[in-house]
Amino acid sequence: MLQVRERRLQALLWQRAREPFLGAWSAPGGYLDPGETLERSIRRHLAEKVDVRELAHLEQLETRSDPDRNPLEWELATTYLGLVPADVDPVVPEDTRWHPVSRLPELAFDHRAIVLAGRDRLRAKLSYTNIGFALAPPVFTISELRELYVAALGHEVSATNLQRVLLRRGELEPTGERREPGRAGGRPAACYRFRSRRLEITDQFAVLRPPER
Amino acid sequence: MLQVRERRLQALLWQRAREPFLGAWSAPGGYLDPGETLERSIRRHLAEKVDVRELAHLEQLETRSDPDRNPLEWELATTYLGLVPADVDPVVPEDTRWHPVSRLPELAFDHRAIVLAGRDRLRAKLSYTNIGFALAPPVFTISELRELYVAALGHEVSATNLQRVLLRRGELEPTGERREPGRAGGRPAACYRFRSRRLEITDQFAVLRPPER
DNA sequence: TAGGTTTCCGCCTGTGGGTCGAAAACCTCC
DNA sequence: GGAGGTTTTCGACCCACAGGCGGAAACCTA
Repeated sequence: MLQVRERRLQALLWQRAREPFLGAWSAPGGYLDPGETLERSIRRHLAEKVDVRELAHLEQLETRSDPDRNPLEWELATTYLGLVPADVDPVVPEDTRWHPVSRLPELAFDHRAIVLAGRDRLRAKLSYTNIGFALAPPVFTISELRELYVAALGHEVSATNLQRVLLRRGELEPTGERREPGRAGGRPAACYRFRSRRLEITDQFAVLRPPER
Repeated sequence: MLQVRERRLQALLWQRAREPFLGAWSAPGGYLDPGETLERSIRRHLAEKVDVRELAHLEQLETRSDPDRNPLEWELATTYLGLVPADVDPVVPEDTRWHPVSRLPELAFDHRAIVLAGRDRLRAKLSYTNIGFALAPPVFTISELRELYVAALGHEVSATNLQRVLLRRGELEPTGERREPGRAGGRPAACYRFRSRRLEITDQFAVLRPPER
């Protein structure tokens, strides 16, 4: 479960209350109930930590089956990537906290690899899908969106290019509103929103694309 | 398990010998043994059908958990995409046969969706990885490679662009050999091979890429 | 040698992202 | 009410690269 907080990409972690890895930080999750869907299960376990209605996007990553991943017993884990928009601040229990992905503590099991895999999936999809909607509030300025992209991608992003690329793709549409300038003044920024808040793929990336017509 | 055969992308299917879906075509697979890795399990089950040394690539797709996917009992399935180069013709048992993905028979369970998901993953990765190596024989001409891409992608591909794109990316290297022209004559074609036979990702597709330094 | 076939290669073009700088629109302070 | 500072926006230019085309190259048969 990832969110951009304080200009950094952060992961929601909680401290284990049982062996193995008692006291170690770990990603939220839990066991599957009989007859239950994987997505339903992950939502159920997340609901113990946060209000799942604040989850803007949830997608399956991969199923990990290394027999050594749990030192006590053989178990499989199907991992998911969840994204929370930057404008909400979910209430979380005492044992749960956000950690910058760039500075993770020691994590239980293979959870470090899992969190990093989630970050990488997010970074890749920012390039060829509209997944930014899951990081962004409903309405935002280009500068604000740029900050989110910088935090998630880990490198600078040109506001000019970001605006042009997302507009050309049709991902963004202006709301017509303007944002009041801050203390220092400056031109008031135009507000935008994502046209769709469901995952859509930009097909433009098909190199060797079919001949026109 | 997919292969380009007779200029078409085909899937290896076998006829079920048990209920449910007795007699229906289905993708190869089977149950996981305790303590076993998923990849090891899929290789073990594939080995019952073909020589797994002929498998050039194997990657996990997704884990499906819809409780209705099996009418008899609740079970999960982790699906894989396997690719066989076009130059081998594995010996297969009596109940097993290749079927064009574009004309699949009725399939057991959700196997139709699984096969199509594999095809889609392959198509996507042909654009931004060197996954073509898993479809192609060790040495080939550009025309031969073009046929494989056409079969897998389902649309025309320009040989000029294919050659230029793959050479520029460094995926391909010339072997120096030439292919004897056929009956009708024609200029002898240069032979190429993939520089690497392991999956590598072309990073060029990172839109909003980091600024050049 | 003429005509056919297949492959190869260079040229041109269009698209779209990277970069830069100037204009626009606001502020505060003198 | 200017001057100067700040932030956003927009246009202009560049360049890399894929798509498309046509001709040259290299082979065949008749």
